[in-house]
Parts: sequence; structure tokens; C-alpha cells
Amino acid sequence: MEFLTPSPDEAKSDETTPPPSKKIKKNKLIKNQRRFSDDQIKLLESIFESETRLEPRKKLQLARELGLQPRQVAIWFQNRRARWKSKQIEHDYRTLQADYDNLASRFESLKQEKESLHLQLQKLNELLDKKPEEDGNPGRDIGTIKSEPGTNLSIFVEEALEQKGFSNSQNDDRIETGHSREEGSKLQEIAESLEGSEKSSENWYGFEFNGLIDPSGSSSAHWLNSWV
DNA sequence: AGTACTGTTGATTTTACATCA
DNA sequence: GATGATGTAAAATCAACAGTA
Repeated sequence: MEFLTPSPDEAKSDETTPPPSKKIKKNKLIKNQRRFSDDQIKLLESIFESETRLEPRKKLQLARELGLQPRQVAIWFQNRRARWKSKQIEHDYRTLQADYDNLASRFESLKQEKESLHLQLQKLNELLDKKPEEDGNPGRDIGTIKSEPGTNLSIFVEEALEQKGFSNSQNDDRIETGHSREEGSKLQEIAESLEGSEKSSENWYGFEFNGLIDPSGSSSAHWLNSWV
């Protein structure tokens, strides 16, 4: 491999002689000798890939091989390290920015879902409280119903429906307490919808909700209201 | 073609730290 | 252990040059 050799003036900063002032250097630079050749860069890069710092012995060897002053090799590695570091910082910044944007987006979606669920719960409560005294069963706030561990939302709603006099049986078409079948279907629909939301939330973007749903018996509505 | 601007890159300076005699 | 000389690295900066609008 044939590499350029700096002129005596260019070999200004070897290990033994002090570097000339910038003014002198400025006047004596020769075009095309300022930049290292492609082959020199190629070799320097390949070594930098495996080791970002050079041992003194290796530096001397490499300098001989490249036809450069050891000082030039040392400076090249210093600059390379500094510029690699700033690029790395830029890269890390972009990565963090993307992560943040992604999380912010998830947060917004979850917030909207929470609001939607809250609305559905309100509607459900309104329906459940429509005729609280007719069957001697006082209406209760859905938000105060205890949800046992492992109880999903549909079971919870079914219980409420039963207490309200709605039959949940597919085969039982009887309307026992004067509620229309349409009303019951609507409630069931909401229950299924809620269950669907609950299920989808469990694995929403890989989020684990186990820790968010209090298994100690606090109401589903409570965690929904307090979360976000 | 000449010019202004910008990015790249080799080199320098300053400062801090480690090692050694 | 304290001290000065020496070497090296990081960070900031300079300066020459190439590419581009």
C-alpha cells in the first residue's frame, strides 16, 4: 500500500519537534496533502472498529505502515473518538425522543379509552337505577359494587342484571319484572362491550394491567375512575 | 464563472489525570 | 510522601477545503 508522505513542513508535529505556529502551517499547506488518502482512511477506520484507542507500540507501527507521523495517527484517533461520541449522543437523543413520542401517544389513547369506559359505566348506572323500587330491590351505584378477585366485568354486570330482574339466559325469553327485552339486550350489549374493552386493555400495547386492578376487592369503577 | 454558505476533517490549545524517577 | 517531567485523553476551537445553491 502506497501512502502519501507529508512534506518536511507537514511533518510538523512529530514527537520530537514542537509544532510550528498556525501561521506558518497555513502558508505551507499543500493542496491534496492535507487530507489522508482513501487507503489511509480505510485502514484507520478498520482498526478503529476493533479498538478505539491505540497502544503506543501499535500507534508507531500503524504510523510506519501509513507513512504518517505517530502524532498524526494519535490525532486522527482522538478526532475519531470525539466525533463518534457526538454522533452517538445524537443517535441516543433521537431514540429517546421516539420512545417518548410513542409513550405519549399510548398515554393519550389510554386516556381516551378510560373516558369512554367511564361514560359507558355512567350509562349503565342510569339504566340500572331506572326502576329501583319496583321489585323491592333498591338500586345501587355500580361504582360501589365489590368486584371479587377473578371476577370479570360481564359476571359483575350479569349479577347486576339479575338483581334488577333481567334474565341473562339465552333460553329464557320471559320478562320477569316488566323490563322490555330490548332493555335487557341493550344492557347485555354494554356488558359485552365493557368486557371487550377490559380484555383489550389487558394486553394493550403489551401493558400488564394486573398490577393496576386491585385484587383486594375495590370496585372496578373505582380503579377506572382513579386511573389516569 | 464567481460567491456565500455549510459540512468535513486534520491540527492546535487547554486542562486534567496518571505514571514514574 | 511530595514534586517535577512526561504522556495521553477529552473538549473546544481553528483553519483549509469540498460540495452546493
